[in-house]
Amino acid sequence: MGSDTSEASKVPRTERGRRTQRKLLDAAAIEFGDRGFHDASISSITRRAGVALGSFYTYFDSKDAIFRALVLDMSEAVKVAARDAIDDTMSPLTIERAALESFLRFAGEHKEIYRIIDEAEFVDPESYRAHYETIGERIALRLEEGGKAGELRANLGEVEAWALMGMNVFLGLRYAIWSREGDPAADEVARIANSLLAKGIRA
Amino acid sequence: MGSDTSEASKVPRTERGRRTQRKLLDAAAIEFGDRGFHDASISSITRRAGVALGSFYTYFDSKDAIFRALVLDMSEAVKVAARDAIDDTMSPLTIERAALESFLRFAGEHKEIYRIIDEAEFVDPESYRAHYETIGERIALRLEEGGKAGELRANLGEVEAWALMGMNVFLGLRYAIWSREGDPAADEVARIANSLLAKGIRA
Amino acid sequence: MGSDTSEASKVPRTERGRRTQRKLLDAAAIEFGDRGFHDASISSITRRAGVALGSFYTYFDSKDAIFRALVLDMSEAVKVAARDAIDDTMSPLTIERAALESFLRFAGEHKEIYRIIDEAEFVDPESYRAHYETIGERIALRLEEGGKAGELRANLGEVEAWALMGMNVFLGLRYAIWSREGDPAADEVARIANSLLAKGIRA
Amino acid sequence: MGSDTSEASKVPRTERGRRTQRKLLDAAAIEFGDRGFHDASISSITRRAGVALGSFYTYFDSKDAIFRALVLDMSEAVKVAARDAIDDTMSPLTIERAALESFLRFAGEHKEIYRIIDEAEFVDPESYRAHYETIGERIALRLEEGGKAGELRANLGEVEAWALMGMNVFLGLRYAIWSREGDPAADEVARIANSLLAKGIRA
DNA sequence: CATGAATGAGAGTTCATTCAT
DNA sequence: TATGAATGAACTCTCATTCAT
Repeated sequence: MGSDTSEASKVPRTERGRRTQRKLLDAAAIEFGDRGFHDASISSITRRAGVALGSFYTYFDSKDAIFRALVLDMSEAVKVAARDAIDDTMSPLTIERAALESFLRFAGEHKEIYRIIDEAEFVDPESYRAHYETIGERIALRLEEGGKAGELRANLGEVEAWALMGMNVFLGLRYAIWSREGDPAADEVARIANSLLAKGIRA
Repeated sequence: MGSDTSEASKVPRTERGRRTQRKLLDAAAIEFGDRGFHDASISSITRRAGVALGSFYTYFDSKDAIFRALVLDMSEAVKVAARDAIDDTMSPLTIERAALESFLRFAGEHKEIYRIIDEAEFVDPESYRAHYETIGERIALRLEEGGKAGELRANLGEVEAWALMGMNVFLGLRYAIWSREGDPAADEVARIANSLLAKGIRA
Repeated sequence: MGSDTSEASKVPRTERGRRTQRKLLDAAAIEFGDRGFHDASISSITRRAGVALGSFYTYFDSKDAIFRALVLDMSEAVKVAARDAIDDTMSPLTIERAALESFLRFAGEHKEIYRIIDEAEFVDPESYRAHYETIGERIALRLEEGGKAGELRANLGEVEAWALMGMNVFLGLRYAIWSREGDPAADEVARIANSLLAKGIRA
Repeated sequence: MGSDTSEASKVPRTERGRRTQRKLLDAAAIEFGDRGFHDASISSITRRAGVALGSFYTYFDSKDAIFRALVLDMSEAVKVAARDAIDDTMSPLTIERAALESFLRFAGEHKEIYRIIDEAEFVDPESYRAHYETIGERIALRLEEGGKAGELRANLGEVEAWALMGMNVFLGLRYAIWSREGDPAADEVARIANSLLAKGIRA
């Protein structure tokens, strides 16, 4: 999925080792997604990965470490998906719409990610906070640029960035994770949200 | 704090029993807030409450049960705080501002609540989902009424409600839970968010 | 059921007390029969009896004590049933047949008794052993008398008595407790066993 | 002792594992024999076996599971001992005598087995019933064959089989488990019982 | 690098018994 | 005599981590 997990994991020296580490990471994504961090067990991860229990510690220092590696891996994947959906010629509002739509699609296809990143709040508060602060800053930057370009209001700042991020996250929760029969599709949700964002709700 | 915890707990038959149950609930709020659900322990809760370990099971069937009772208790408390901040003479937008401001103050004063309700996602997904769906519906209702009254756009629905809820939750996260030196105060955050809500971000 | 439980239980001073004690004993018979000694709980017994938990200790010193009282109570009941089935004019072999038949009927109607007396082996080995030794002696006595009367062989002793008791107990197990569709009735089983007893199995 | 415990236990993958599992089984036989199922504790079993508490769960799923494994193991052992005592050239009555004598000796040497199998009635009623039904069927078969061979009465069936089994079990209880100073030896008990079996007690 | 057995601290939970009312 | 809350020792079971092979 993502690529750089070096901070939280040990670096394999052989190709075979690299494959084993990847198998563990993939198995962990499923296990954590299915059962949550605390109910997940190392032995179940290694079972899913088809490797011996002891091998786990060849590649990760602890249960926390593989979780952290996974959060990094997935944060990266979300970021990449968002980047791919956006291009420089779009207007600021269009960018926000495209970003939300891509996020909704991504979350719908990888529901376990949502769960994992969200649980990070309790497992590894540092990385959880870092995750949202990074995103918040990126949004704030986009809003500022939009202001400079004259297409958005000029005084937008951190408050608006967090508000926008919260909107997106909760729309993901409602329409991607808890989706129901008859819900509007991702593009429709994104369109409505974008309209709220553009002109507010006042009559 | 709140009052009705009957579904998740056993009903004491004497006044003394009622006091003991209350002590356990209060101790649990602190324990869960401090260490999170999984790191919290029953024995630590009873120690904080000053009762014997076994007494816990006189009032709650399990660790899950007291957590559930607590979520109910606190959901109720948040609801009451919001209700008290609002009155019928307010305009729809003013209501939203007041609600957000009251939420920010409440969350700032009871940070542990945020943590507990949020962790419910992993401990008791049912009640977590129920919590947000209930709030989402209430907001949708307010938006609809505002539309009928002619002060808000007429076609607002569930998408806008969830977007608004997400805004509020994340502003609470950033400015009540993760507040920093130099941050704008609750009323200022509420004012800015309300402005975004009213007229959007377009120039 | 039986009557004298004085050795294992406290003596109530009032009529009301006597009724409460009886309720506890009856409830205990059901509880022990249903769940066995170790899975039975005092609180379940008091619940069945409709009295408060604490009242239990007004009438019995411990869980063991009520069990012992119950074994006495039931031993007595079995003895009485056997005595009623027999009369002095019967021949020794007829007596054995009548005793077995009455035991099979009794056990079929009070399956829980079998379970309770049998579990006594593990709960209160003393009384278990005493139970069977008493019965063994009584049988030995009957065999001896039959020998003196010239109707049975003259040299019958303890070995034959225990053999006969084992026969009876296992026929009770098989045809009263584990009875199946199509099994011979109590009188038929008693008839066959009596024939074995009378003339053996040799051709 | 016996050999096949596969249904109730996990299969070790190494020789070392096999040894540890055996140590646990042996320790459990002593512990259950000494204190009975409910008073036995896993920690005491592992202490006796000289392994860590947690290792228990590498080989058995629960306290019930090791008990079940043990009952299988011992049922098997009793069966083997009986088989070894018998040979095809014996007459039907001689076979019964030899079987009883071998059982008395076996029970005298492994008193804990009697206790364990008997307690199975309460711990694992299924296997208890299966144990006696299997033996009952085997005896019924032998009686039938003896009838065909013309040495026993022709109409012997299940009732006689259970009667015979009960005789043997109770003689084991009295003369192997509860043996006393001055009791007749195993061969003498078997001789007397065989005589009762052969020709009954009628004068 | 891989394997799987071994470890043991620590958790939740039960329940016989006591005690204050 | 009756009540039910309070007690705490004791239990089974889990699982992250270590280690010998």
